[in-house]
Amino acid sequence: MNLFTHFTAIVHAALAELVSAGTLPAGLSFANVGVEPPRDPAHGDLATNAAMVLAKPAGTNPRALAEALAARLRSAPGITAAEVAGPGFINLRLADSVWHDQINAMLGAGADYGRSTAGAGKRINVEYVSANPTGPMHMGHCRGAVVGDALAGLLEFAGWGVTREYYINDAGGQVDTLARSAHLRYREALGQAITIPEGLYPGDYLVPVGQALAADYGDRFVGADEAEWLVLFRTRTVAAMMERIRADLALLGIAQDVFFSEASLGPRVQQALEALQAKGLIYEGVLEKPKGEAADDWEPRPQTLFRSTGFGDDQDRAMKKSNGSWTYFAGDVAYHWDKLSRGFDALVNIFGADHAGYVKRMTAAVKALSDGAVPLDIKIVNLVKLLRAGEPVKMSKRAGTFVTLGEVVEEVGKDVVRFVMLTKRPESPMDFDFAKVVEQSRDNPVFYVQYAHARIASLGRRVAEAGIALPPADLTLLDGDELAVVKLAATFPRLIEQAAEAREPHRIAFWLGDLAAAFHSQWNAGNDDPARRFVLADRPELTAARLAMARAVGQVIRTGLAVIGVAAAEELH
RNA sequence: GCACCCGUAGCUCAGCAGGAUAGAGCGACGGUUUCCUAAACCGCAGGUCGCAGGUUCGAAUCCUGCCGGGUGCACCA
Repeated sequence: MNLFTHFTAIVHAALAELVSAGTLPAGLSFANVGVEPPRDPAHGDLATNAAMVLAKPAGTNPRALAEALAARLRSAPGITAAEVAGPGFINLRLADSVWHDQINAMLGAGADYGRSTAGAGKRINVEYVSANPTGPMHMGHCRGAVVGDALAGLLEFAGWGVTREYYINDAGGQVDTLARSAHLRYREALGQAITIPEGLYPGDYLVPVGQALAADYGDRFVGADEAEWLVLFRTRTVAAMMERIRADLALLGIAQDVFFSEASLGPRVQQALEALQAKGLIYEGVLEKPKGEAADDWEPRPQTLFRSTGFGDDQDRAMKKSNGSWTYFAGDVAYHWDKLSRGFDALVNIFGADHAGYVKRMTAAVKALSDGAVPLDIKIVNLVKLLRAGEPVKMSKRAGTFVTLGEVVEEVGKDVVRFVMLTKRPESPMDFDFAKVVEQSRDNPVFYVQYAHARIASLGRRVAEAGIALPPADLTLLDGDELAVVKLAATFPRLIEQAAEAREPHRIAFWLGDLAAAFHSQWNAGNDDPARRFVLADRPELTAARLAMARAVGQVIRTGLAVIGVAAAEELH
């Protein structure tokens, strides 16, 4: 139980007493009664909205109810003051001992401080990246990869059972194109001169694939009919691409649990269709002509359709093409049907902005298949614009000259990439400037947080070098400014639960910046007044207390970084 | 034409299941280094939260309608 749930329980108990005493009528719901830190710390340590929420249903006025509740709360353990303010807030001040206990909790729980059971062990599937296996990952995939992985880590920390998953689009025309492209490189490896026609993948990442195929099969497929080699080449090339993608993901510290092959769906596509059919959601029909452009060659054709409009979609969606073959969507429905069959309590997909139009039909499908029992939450991650000192980095996909994820990670480092990708709400477009993200200054949030942690780490070394023998920490020696940093750090468990609930890992990055700022501020107070420094050779008791505080804050920073998959630096260079 | 995302300080962005005077960085201006990392800190200035209604004790936040910017719109994956 964390600080906030603890005091929420105390408020609820006090309300129950008021009910017993007849001050409040029975049968009120306390569900919306919460405890949170007030925006302005001058108001106190915690505030509750109880009186404002309950006044109306209780048929009383907020101030009167607040006074009655505050009177009860004043005698609760850990509360030193309860004042009614504004429209009916009750501001609570907590005893210093509460914060001393928090320091001990941070140090005692270590990397588990803030870990929550909010997820209650429920199982959640987070699908992210799912880049087509037709080439190496580029920066467009990177943001989704980081956001998805950080979200998975966050949910895990919040008590969910998380499966990290990747959907491999290894069926359909594009992987045939890939196989043909590899066949060209195969011929090239055998000494033939090739030209790469429009429509095939020109990237030289297929060169080694062609060489491997040449080494394994010699020239037996050079002049052979496509039917003889297509499947083989496709399998080999997709495998090679996936190997590279996994290696790139590994550079980012990402290792997904399940790699689900579209080609392996097999009969499940038909089964998923039948599942929808059994619910009366499949029919043969003709879609309306699309209103946008690029529909010149449109003509009405009867198709097998899914009635997704019954679940919030704009139009019904084709499960089969007019020639009777499956659509990509049908495969995706089957894939999600498979996810449901694996017993997940919730699903999350991370989509790129170009798939935003796909959200409604997918949520509709999951709603239909699970009868609304399993929520599918689709997060849209917007584009990343690569810059170098303010100038856009030139990229041409056709020429195969895009910047790969591997190159970026190699240049600036895994931790920088991960943190920076979380310094903006995912649905907004982002600029990623190579020069700025490695800059060591205040406007680089990665550096700023790392710097705070490194400063804290330096304290231990400093004490050892000075040969100060530290007594056990007497935390009552800490002053109000020092406890203010602790108070902020103590909101970490609440942050975790709220960020997990909202599925928003970026909140952790922002919060860490705030915590780092609070710590830097405290640290620099020692510049104005040497007595406020952390390490004072002639005051071992005070040093011990301040060191305990700093270590506790350092632990929380480390844990917060770990949740989003970033390593904390012991020192900076 | 429809759908989704965005619109908050000069710039880049936060804003926590609606809550008390809307926050931070950069930039501008003014300070702080015989001192634990000044790679930092402090102060000051700057906002009709796109516009107009609605719900509410209370709206940047929820709803509706506009305006502006972006993206996507059969049987491609």
